[in-house]
Amino acid sequence: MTKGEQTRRKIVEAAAPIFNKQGYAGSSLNDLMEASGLKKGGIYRHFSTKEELAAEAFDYTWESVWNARLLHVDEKATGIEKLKQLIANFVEHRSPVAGGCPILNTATDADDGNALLRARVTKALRSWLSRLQVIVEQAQKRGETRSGIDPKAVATLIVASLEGALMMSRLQRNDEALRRVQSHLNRYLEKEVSASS
Amino acid sequence: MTKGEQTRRKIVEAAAPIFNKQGYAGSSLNDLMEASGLKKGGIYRHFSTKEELAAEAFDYTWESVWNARLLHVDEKATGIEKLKQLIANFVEHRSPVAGGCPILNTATDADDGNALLRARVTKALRSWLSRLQVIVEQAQKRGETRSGIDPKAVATLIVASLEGALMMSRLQRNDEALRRVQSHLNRYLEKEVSASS
DNA sequence: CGAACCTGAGACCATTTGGTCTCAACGAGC
DNA sequence: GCTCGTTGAGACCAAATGGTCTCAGGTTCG
Repeated sequence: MTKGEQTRRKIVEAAAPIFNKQGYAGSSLNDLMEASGLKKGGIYRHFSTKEELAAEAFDYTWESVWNARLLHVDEKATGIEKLKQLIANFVEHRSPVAGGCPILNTATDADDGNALLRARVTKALRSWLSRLQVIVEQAQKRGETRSGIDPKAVATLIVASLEGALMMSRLQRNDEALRRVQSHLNRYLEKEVSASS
Repeated sequence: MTKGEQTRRKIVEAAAPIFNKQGYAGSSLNDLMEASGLKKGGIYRHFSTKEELAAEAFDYTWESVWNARLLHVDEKATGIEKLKQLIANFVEHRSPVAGGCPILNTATDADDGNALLRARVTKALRSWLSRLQVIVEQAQKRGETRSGIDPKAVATLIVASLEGALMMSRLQRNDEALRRVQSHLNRYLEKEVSASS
């Protein structure tokens, strides 16, 4: 990796938590300069606009979060257990990059403007949803689920309630909401989705 | 109402959708001037800082949204029906003020800074939660619910999944997520909360 | 009706914003 | 080790930022 590539990476890593915490408009070039230790000229050698850097920082944050959420998931045998692990990861390993879930943050930040950023979040949300959906579908094929289950609905439900709970927990500065939603989702998966009583 | 009070109100009404859509940092005095039809001097006669105006705009937005969510709720006889009506209102009468739910928006906007705004959202979230909780408690007293129901858990669950679904629906620009969550919540209320089978 | 007060435009301010360009020093490949 | 391309600081820029102050015209009251 050439020195330029290294620097570029360091800028993205430094910028990621700034954008994730403060949003696009709330993050100034000055904040970015301070965090990365570079001056404006240095940053602008690697990125042509603030927006481009923000987009790349989002991708970086999302990748980190994504990896954290997938920890130990493949080790689980059944689909239900995989889902429970994903939920537990969401609740416990909340922020490999400071500021909370980048989907939640960037979606509310960019849903009324900033097409570039919006496109990235949309894609990230799709992959998050589809991962869950595939797990349910595979469980279905293996006969682990009761009949009449809609994989997309299960995925939507999990993502919506986790994201909402995260918003509440971050605002209230405690994990009550996340905890309550986690145990509700676990019960739901066992009682309504799983085939075994 | 004196003329000054009228103007003040008009500024708040004009500022509300701006802040709700663009966030605090993303809304410039210029945007606010354009929306209200006043010049800077005019605005600053009524508010001493942008932050003060944002706080008041949040209160205004929250009040509008709150009223829209409560429509027809008191007409319902049972707690379960009241909750279903609240959910339906959330899904259908989404935005009396453009930009979506002010709790979602302002929480993600202010959770890592801006104490004044954060305090207002926290309060709003508390009242939203407690309203739901009280409905469940009253239903409990009237024997409408099955035993072992935790009113706070039910309230948290409803708020979390609705807010999360709203984020998704706004991002995806369709109401699929909201719809799915609505029907799941309705089934949950009937099957797990309501005493009648 | 008139005095006193209230209102809001407009000019002004320092600071910060995102972004450009030059050039000295540095790194990498031969 | 020398060359040539890469790198990043620093000075620079126009525009926009949040905020102040004055003063002419309007409003509200006795």
